Amino acid sequence: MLGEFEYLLLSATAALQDEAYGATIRAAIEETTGAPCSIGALYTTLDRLEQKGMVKTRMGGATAQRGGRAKRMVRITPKGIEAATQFYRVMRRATIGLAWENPS
Amino acid sequence: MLGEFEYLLLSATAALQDEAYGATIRAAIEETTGAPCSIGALYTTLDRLEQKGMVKTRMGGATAQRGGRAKRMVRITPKGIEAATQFYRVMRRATIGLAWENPS
DNA sequence: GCATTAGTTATACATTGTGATAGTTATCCT
DNA sequence: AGGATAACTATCACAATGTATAACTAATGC
Repeated sequence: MLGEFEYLLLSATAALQDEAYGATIRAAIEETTGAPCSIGALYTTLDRLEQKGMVKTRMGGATAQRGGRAKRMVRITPKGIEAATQFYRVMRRATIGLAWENPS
Repeated sequence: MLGEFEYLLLSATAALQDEAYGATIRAAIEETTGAPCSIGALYTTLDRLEQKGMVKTRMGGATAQRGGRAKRMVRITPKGIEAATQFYRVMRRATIGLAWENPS
């Protein structure tokens, strides 16, 4: 099954659509968790997800701005969507009826 | 942070209240995930959660029935509730606005 | 050319997930 | 009584995931 950080990465990627790459994904994760996310952790997990066929990445062109190194753009695959859906469904189901089901 | 299996264990424990011990927790997890859950995995995870102070366990008396070995009863602690709440809140938040937010 | 900036890659280690196997304590049956 | 069976708990080894540090690359700006 998916891990929890893998899920965060997948969902951030899906939310960012065409703007998903290292830095933006990292920012998105930090915003939803409220905790710092190390960039190294992110890329290793990205590699693993790609190996499992849950995301596809391609190098974009270098942009004409200071530090404009080529970005590695990320896109979620159908398989990734499937896995994320399944993961969320299970978490949701596990929580039905519990005290923390409806957080403030 | 919590792992995903740890979360399943915590939520099953909370749901089962006074009837939470190895076998019942296992059955509950298998029901919500739809997948088999090995009993060894369960006890190791239980030990780790106890070390972290998220559950408390105590041995119950042996019951007078076939195979009536003493059960290790499990109860979630306030710290465990706190961690589970936090975990679910983050997962929920990560999912807002995505395609799989409202599964059928 | 050298400092600076935005970005990626490599690597090592810690934590969690998971199955196989063994051990304990009871009843059932002959 | 004593072996078969049943309902549990415990241990261990290994795989998969999580996470931080540090190094590398390619652009701009002075």
